[in-house]
Amino acid sequence: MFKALKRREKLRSDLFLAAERMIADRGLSGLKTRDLAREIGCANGAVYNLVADMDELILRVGSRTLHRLDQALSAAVPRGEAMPQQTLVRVALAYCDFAAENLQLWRALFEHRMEADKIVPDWSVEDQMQLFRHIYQPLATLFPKRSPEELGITARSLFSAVHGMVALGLEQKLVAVPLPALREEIARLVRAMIDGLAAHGGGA
Amino acid sequence: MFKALKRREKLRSDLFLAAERMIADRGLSGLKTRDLAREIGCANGAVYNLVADMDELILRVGSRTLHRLDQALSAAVPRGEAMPQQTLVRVALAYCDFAAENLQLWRALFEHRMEADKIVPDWSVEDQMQLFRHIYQPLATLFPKRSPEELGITARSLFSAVHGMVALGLEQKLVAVPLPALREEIARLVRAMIDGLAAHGGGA
DNA sequence: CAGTAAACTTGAACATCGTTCAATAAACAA
DNA sequence: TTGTTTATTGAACGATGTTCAAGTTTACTG
Repeated sequence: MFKALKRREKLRSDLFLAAERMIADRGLSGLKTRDLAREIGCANGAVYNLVADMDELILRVGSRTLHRLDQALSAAVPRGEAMPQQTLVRVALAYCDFAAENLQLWRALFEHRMEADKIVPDWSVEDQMQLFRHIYQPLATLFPKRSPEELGITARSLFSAVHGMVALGLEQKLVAVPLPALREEIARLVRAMIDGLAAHGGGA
Repeated sequence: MFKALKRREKLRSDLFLAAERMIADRGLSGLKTRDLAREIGCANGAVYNLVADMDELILRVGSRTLHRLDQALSAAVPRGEAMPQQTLVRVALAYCDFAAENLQLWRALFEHRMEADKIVPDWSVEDQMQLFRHIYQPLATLFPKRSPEELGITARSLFSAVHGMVALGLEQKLVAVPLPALREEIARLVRAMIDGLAAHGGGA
C-alpha cells in the first residue's frame, strides 16, 4: 500500500545525498542528471519525478548546507560568551572555516543563480534569514540605541565584507588575501568595523 | 598580400566586440558560439580560427573590462588629492559605481572560472595586478612604516571586503546591503578599516 | 597566365547536457 | 481475473562547445 510512496521517499533522499556528494566532489558544474540517476539506481528521466528540475535540487542541497553552516556558527561561540565583539569575531572566523572545509558546497550557495522570473521558494528564503541572528544579536547588544533597520544594514555590511574576503581568499586569486593571513585579516576587519561604528555612530 | 591577415584581424576585433556586447546584454551564460558567428558573419567553426576556445575569448573581454575599470578608478580621484583616506573612499565608491554600470561584464570577471590545469595567460595576470596600485599607493602614503608585504595584504583585505559588499549588494539578495544604503556603507567600511589600522597597527 | 602549394574557411558531425513524453510496467480495486 | 490508475522507463529533442575532412581562396613560382 505504501510501497510506492516509500520507494519514492527513499529515492528522493538518496537523490539529495548523491547530489550533495557530487557537488562536494566535483563542484556545481559537475552535477549531472545521468550520473545522479545511475548512482541512485533509476532512469535518468526519473529524476524529474523526484524533483521539478535541477534548480530545485540545488536549492535543496543548499538548504542542507545552510543548516550545517548555522550549526557551525552556533558552535563557534561558547555559551555564556559575554563580549559581543568577541562573539562577532568568532562567528566570522567560523564562517571562514566552514567555507574552507565545505568549499564546493559553500560556493554552490552563491554560484547558483536562479533562472530569471522563477521565484525562490519560501523555505529557501527562511533558511537564509535564519543565519542573520548570529550577527544581528551581538550587534544589537553592542548598540542598543540603534534601530532594527540600522542594525540590519550594519549586519549586512559586516556579512558582505567578511564574505568577500573569504570568497576571494579561498579562490587563491591574485587579488585575494593570501590564505595564511586570511583568518587574522578577517579578525582585524571585524574589530575595525565595530570600533568604527562605536566611534562615529555614537551607539552604546 | 595582407588581405587575409587584414580580414582575420577585422574578424577578431569584431568577435571581441560582439562577445562584449553579448555578455553585457545577456550575461556570461548568454555567450554562444553560433550567435557570435552569425553576428560577425562567419561559420560557427571559424570562431576557433580567431580564438583558441571560449576561455580565451572571455579573458579577452575581461581584459577590456579591467582596462575600463582602471580608467574609471583613475578618473575618480581628482589630481592633487592630498588626503589618502579620501582617495581610498573615492576609489571604493568608483568601484561600486563601475560595477553597477557594467554589471554583467563586471560579474563575468569573477564568475568565470578557468578550466582546471589550464593556466591564466601572463597578460591577464598583468591586467589584474595593475589595478592594485589604486589601493596600494594611498595605503603606502598613509602607513609609510609598513613593509610592502604588509601593505599588499592590507590592500587585498580592503579590496576583498569592498568587493564583497558590492557583489552581494548588486545581486539584491536578502543577505546583501540594500541598494540605497550601499554607497554610504562602503564609505563607512573603508573609513573604519583605515581608522582601525591606524589605531592598532601604529602606522603613520 | 597557368599551375601548384599553402593557408584559410566551411558546415556537417560529435559528444554532452537538461528536459520531455509516449510507451511500458507495476500496483491496486472490483 | 480484469480494468484503472499510477509510476517508471529510456529513447528522442534541442542546445551547446568543439573538431575536422573537404572545399575554397590566396600567394607564390615558372
